[in-house]
Amino acid sequence: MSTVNSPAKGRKFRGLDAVQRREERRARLVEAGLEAFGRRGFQASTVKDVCTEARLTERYFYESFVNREELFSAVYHHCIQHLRQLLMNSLSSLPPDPRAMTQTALRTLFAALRDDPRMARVLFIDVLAAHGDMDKHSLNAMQGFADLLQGYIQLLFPQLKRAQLNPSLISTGLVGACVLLIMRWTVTGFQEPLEEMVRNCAVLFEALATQVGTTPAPTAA
Amino acid sequence: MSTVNSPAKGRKFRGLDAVQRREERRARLVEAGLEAFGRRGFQASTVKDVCTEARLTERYFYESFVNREELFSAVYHHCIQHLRQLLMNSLSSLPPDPRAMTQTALRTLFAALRDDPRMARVLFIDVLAAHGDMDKHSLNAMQGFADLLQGYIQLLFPQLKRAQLNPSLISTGLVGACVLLIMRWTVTGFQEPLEEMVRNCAVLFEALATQVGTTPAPTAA
DNA sequence: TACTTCTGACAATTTCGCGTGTCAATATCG
DNA sequence: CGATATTGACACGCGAAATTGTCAGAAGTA
Repeated sequence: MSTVNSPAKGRKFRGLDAVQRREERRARLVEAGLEAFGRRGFQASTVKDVCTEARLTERYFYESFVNREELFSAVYHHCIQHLRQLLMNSLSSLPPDPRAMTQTALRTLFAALRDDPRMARVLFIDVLAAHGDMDKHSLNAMQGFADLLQGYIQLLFPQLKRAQLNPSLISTGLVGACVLLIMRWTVTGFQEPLEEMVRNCAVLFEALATQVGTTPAPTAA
Repeated sequence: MSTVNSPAKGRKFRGLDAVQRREERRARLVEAGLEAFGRRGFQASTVKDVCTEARLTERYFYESFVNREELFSAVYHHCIQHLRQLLMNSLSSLPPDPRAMTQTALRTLFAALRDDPRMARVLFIDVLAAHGDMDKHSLNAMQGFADLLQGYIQLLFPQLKRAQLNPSLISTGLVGACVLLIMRWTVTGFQEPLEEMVRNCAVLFEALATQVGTTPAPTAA
C-alpha cells in the first residue's frame, strides 16, 4: 500500500512496472525481427541474431515468443498494420474518384515499401519461407496483404459480375501484379522513379475498369 | 582393345558405361528433388529424403551436386525448361491472333501446373526459400519465369511506348498476376474450373491491349 | 573361377541453432 | 545499508542435418 501501484505488479524499473517492461522488450524484439528478417532474410536470422539486434538475451525472447516463427508472425502483422494505417490515412481525405483513389493508394504503397524495404522482404519473400507448408499460413499470409487491397478493389469494379468475371480472381491478379512489381523494384534498388512505377501499375487497374465498363470518370453513374 | 568402348570409360553395368550411369543417377536425383521439394517444400526436405526418394545413397548425391541448393537449381531449371517446351509447342501451330495466343498460352500454363502442382511449388514458393538472399538468385530466378513470358508479352503490345508506358514493368505486372493466380489456385486445390482461371487472367491482358490501342481483333492492322 | 570395380547400407564426425540453466552484477525498495 | 527482484552474459545439453568414411556383397571382366 505504500507504493502507487496497488495490485502487486512487482518492483518498478526505470519507472516502468513489470508489464510495461515486458511490453517494451517485446516491441524491441519485433523491431529487431523486422531488421533481421528484412535485411538478411528469415532463414538466415537466428534467435541469437535477433536478440543481439534488440540488445536482449535469449531468455527475454522466449518470454514473449515460443519460437522464431511466432516472432515472424508478429513482425508480419506489424507491417500489415502499418501499411493499412498509411492507406487509410491517404485515402480518407480523398474525393471518391476511382482513378485518383487507385493512384493514391498505389503511390502510398510503393512509397512506403521504398522507404522501408525491410517490409517488402518480410511481406513478400520471407512469408513463404517462414512456414514450411503451403497449407497452413503461407498463402493465407500473403492473402493478408491481398485482403488489404481486396475490399478496395472490389469497390472499384462493381460491374465485374455482369462481365462474367470472378471478382475474387481479378483481385488476386491485380494484387499479384502489384506484388511482383514491388519485389522487382526492391531488388533492383528502386532505379525507376516512384511515379513511373505508379503510372505503369495503375494502368493495369484503369485498363480493366475501361474494359469492364466502369467509367473511370469522377462521378459518372 | 578387346571391348567395344575404346577410350577407358570403365566397366559397364546394365549395358551403360560410367558416364551414362552417372547421368542416369543425376536425372533420378532431379526427379526425386522435384518430388520432395514440390510436395513437402525445400526447407522440409533433407538430402537423405531426396536420396531415399531416388533410391540412391548420399554418396551419389554428392557425386552430382555440391549441396541441396545446387540440386534445387537443377530442379528449377528442369521445370522452366519443361514449361518453355510446352508453351512453344502449343503456340507454334497457332495463327498470329493476339487474343487466341494469350488464351492458349495461359491455358497451357495453368493446365500444366494443375497437372503437376509440384512445379508450381518449386517455381513460385520454394525459389524464394532456397536462396537466403534476395540479391543473388531469388528474384533473378522468378525473373527466369518472367522472361519466359516477357518476349511474348512485348510482342503483344507494340504500342506500349507510345502510351508512355514501360514495357518491362507492364510485363512484370502481368507475370505477377499470373503467378499469384496460379499460387492461389494451387493452394485451394484447383477448385475453380480451368477455363474460369484462363478467362479471368486473360481479361487482364486483353483489357490492357484495348486500353493501349492494340486491336485484339484477329488480323486487323 | 579369381579378381576387380561398382554399389548400397550405414556408421562416424562435424556443425549449428535451439532452448534451458547458472551465476554474478545491478537496480530498486524498505 | 541490507534484502531481493531483475537483468545480462554465457555455458550446457540436445537433436537434426550435412558430409565423409568404412565395408561387405553384388555385378561385371578375364
